[in-house]
Amino acid sequence: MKEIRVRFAPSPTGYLHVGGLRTALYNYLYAKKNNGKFILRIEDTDRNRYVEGAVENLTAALNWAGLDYNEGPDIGGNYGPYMQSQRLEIYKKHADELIAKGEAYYCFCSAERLQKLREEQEKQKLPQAKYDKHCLSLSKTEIEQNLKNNLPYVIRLNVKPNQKIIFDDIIRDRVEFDSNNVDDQVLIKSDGYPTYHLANVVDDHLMEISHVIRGEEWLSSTPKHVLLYDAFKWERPKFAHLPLLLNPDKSKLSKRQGDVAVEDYRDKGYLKEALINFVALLGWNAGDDKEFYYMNELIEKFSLDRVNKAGAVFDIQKLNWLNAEHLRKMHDDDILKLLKKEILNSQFSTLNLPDNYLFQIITAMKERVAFVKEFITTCQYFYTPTTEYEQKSVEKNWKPETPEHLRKLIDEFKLLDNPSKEDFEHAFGKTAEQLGIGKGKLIHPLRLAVSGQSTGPGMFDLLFILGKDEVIKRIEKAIEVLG
RNA sequence: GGCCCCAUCGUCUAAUGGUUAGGACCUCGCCCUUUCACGGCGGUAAUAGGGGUUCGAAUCCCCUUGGGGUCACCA
Repeated sequence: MKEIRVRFAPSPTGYLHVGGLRTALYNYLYAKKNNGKFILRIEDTDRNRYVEGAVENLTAALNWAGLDYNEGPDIGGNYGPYMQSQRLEIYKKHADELIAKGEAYYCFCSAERLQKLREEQEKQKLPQAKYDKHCLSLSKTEIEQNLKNNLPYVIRLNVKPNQKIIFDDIIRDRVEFDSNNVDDQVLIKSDGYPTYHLANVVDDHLMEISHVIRGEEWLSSTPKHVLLYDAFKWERPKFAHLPLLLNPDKSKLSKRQGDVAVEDYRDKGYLKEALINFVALLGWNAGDDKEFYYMNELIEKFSLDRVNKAGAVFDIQKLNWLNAEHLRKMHDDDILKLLKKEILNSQFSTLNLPDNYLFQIITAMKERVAFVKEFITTCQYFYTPTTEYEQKSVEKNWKPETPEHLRKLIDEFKLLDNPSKEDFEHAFGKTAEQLGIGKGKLIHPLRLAVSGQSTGPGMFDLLFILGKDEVIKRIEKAIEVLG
């Protein structure tokens, strides 16, 4: 059996689009599942779109997500180079070959003529603007003369009329086009660079790509590619056109309606495990009810014939849920590493808290957060003494007799020696009993005094983590401030 | 507008001729818990419409409607 070789072929726009991430992921999963190769190729054939550092951003994002490729611009491989801008001679040579075969031709038409042509066709209400094959009828000597005079030219695909163009798609089955609707696509631009259509076909063939797995936006230009494979007499790869990722309004996922770069999600604190899991489920499922996946499970379960046909709305709420799920199931050691990074980027960067203390925060808060940074933001009282007290809780829980009650509690706590969680609990229970009040009357003011908040981890976990001295200090402070 | 693709709860989806149309997110209610979460239980909510084919259609066919993609010397 032929080796499975798939590729992710983005243009270097400066960032990795989440739709691109999904496409890359499906390619990756398919390769891994079938012991194949996953290749990164950069489609940088548009000189006007050159973006500084774009390739580095792309590879960094792919690496972050864990989508390792077997061949690519930065790591090489046997089918390089993997930057299309470095393969110009290859495309030229193949374009010449097509010209020799009559499958392509030189076109010297100016932009002005093309513009005029388009306007005229529009005026005539023609269903579709198309090049009129004007230059196809140029004589050999005319062409040579033009070339000798250094007239700018492009090379166009010579599409024969009245042909059915049929190809099979793994996801959409059989798709059929009429060649009358296919324009004589430019293959080589006047700057000598190829267009996407030529470059991707030539490269996919030369790189022995077995499956072209890409977004549905390419479906309508696939006839051009098929025509090229046929013109070269090359075997066509298998095609799989993935459904699009959609905005909430069902249009193609775009920048205007929210974050679209995987870097954005990374920077917002989404776990790569969650993003991968989420994006994998946008257009694919294993046929069961499982929703929580790690990468290795995705590899094991993935198949192209269970990919959906219809577009999928990118639902941030479900992503958030998955992020929380992945965070909860993550090992504390791994959370610790991430948390330390977050602390370094926070107002507490100079704190230098011991691992042991951070582990306790993680344990206490794990069920209560969805993002790593929330181990800081939702419980700042673990990092700095409380100075502000939630107004609503003060009104509800801070009664005139509260300071007296808390003073009694301080006295009890003072008697404790290196107290455990249970010691705190006993002392607390004893105090409530001696005061002749319900525990609820005491527990809410205590939480307020110690954390400034009305919500948080279990009361005695909180006391234990903070420690006796700190707890007493904070209660005294609260009595002083709230009176 | 031409061409192409698509159509199950608000969203992601399962059910590939026979199910009370299932699950998840969201949302609501209850339980657990003297906080908040987690967790558990339950509720609301879908086969776009119309024709066929069939004993039987979410599922196959046709039409309509709706949505999307694409029509560059961008990818």
